Amino acid sequence: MTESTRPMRRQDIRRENEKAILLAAEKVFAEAGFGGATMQLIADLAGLPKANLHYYFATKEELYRSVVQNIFEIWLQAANCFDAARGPVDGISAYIDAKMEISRRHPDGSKVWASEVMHGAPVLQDYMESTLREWTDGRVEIIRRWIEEGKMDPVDPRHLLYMLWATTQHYADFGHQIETLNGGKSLSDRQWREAKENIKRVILTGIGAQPA
Amino acid sequence: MTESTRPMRRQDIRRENEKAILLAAEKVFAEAGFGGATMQLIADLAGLPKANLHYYFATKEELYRSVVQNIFEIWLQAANCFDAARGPVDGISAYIDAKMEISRRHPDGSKVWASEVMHGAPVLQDYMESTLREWTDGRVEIIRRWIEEGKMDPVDPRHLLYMLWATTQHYADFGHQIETLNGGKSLSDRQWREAKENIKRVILTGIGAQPA
DNA sequence: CTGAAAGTTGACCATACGGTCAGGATGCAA
DNA sequence: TTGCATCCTGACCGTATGGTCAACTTTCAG
Repeated sequence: MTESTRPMRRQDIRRENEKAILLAAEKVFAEAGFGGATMQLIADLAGLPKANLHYYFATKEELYRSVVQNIFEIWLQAANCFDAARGPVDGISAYIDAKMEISRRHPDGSKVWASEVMHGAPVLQDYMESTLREWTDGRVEIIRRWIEEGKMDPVDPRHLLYMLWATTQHYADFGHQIETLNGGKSLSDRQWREAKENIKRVILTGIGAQPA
Repeated sequence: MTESTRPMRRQDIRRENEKAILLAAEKVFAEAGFGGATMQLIADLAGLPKANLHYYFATKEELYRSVVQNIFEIWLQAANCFDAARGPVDGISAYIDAKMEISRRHPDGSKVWASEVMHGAPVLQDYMESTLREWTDGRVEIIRRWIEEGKMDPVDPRHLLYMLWATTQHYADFGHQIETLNGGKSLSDRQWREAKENIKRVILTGIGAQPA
């Protein structure tokens, strides 16, 4: 993996190895789940001996925790789109774009996150009860304001958020199914664009934020 | 589990035990994933010795396969709502109702299915390429006809189906997250009704099948 | 240059898990 | 009642896996 012949600085070594391990781990956890993933597989994929993994991450749980926390960060960053916006059309459009981009570029991360939640969030329960809840409450408030200002129909903000999460993440989590139904081929640039446009159109029209 | 003192007929014994095992397995697979599930746990939950499990299901894979096939059956049954309908409002409403009912009553099944797809459908690949594809193509054709007949806007049928799957299944697969954001309480009857109504409203309005 | 700190790794260990099996218990047809 | 097929299960086995460790190499501050 890191095959430069010349010597590396300590700092770089650490950063590069951790990065390689986290990347490999994300993939393996996504493909096999926590229980099905093995440290050996992750090590092989990262191009390191297994013992070296345990030097950087003492236990499988610790490694998994790091992976999931990373994903949660990305997840939250996409959220900022929401705040800057002036109305639902801008805000929700931008959010859908951001989330779809994540689904396309980080499908493994999305899967690990889905898996974590499906199994009852054993690692991230505290984050969900604090950070996620705060973020959600904030967005609910924004949507409520949009409704009050007559910028969209009175749709339940929470269920709207769930709908946004569901539709966008579906393209990562169920990517294999979509691919199969697409003749075994992954979606093309055009199809991804169509997907985004469809989602935006249906939802923005559906909440009365734009005319049919 | 099956604690009647009086003797059982052979047929009944087999049926009851298989049922208990499949139920327990569905739960454990949903909670722990295939890799994280253990035959011992399933056996305990079913109230049987582990060796007895292997009498009915030779291997873990075989048991898993049975569970997933069962789920796929239920999945397909909900599909029939679609066919009887005269137009998108009836058809999609009924389908959303059916899928939401599954999400509420069989969340474990939904999770196992999600897990199976996320991991690349190692068991159900052939089903997806045959049965699921045929079903989908059929529904795409129905939706296309509705569009031709002017009963809804020209929305891409496939992406519409994905949206329906995503939004409804989300309430099962991400039930834990929804519950957490609901103050740690599972959704009430009323909240489930609201969820359904919101989804129907946004989608049916969004595709131009009903006025805003 | 030197020594301590950081990084590397093959060999090893304990355990948990999927699966087997032999022998006993039970239902049932004749 | 008898004999057979089905059902049941404790004890056992081989393997895979997470994790440890001690010896080794490399980096780098002073």
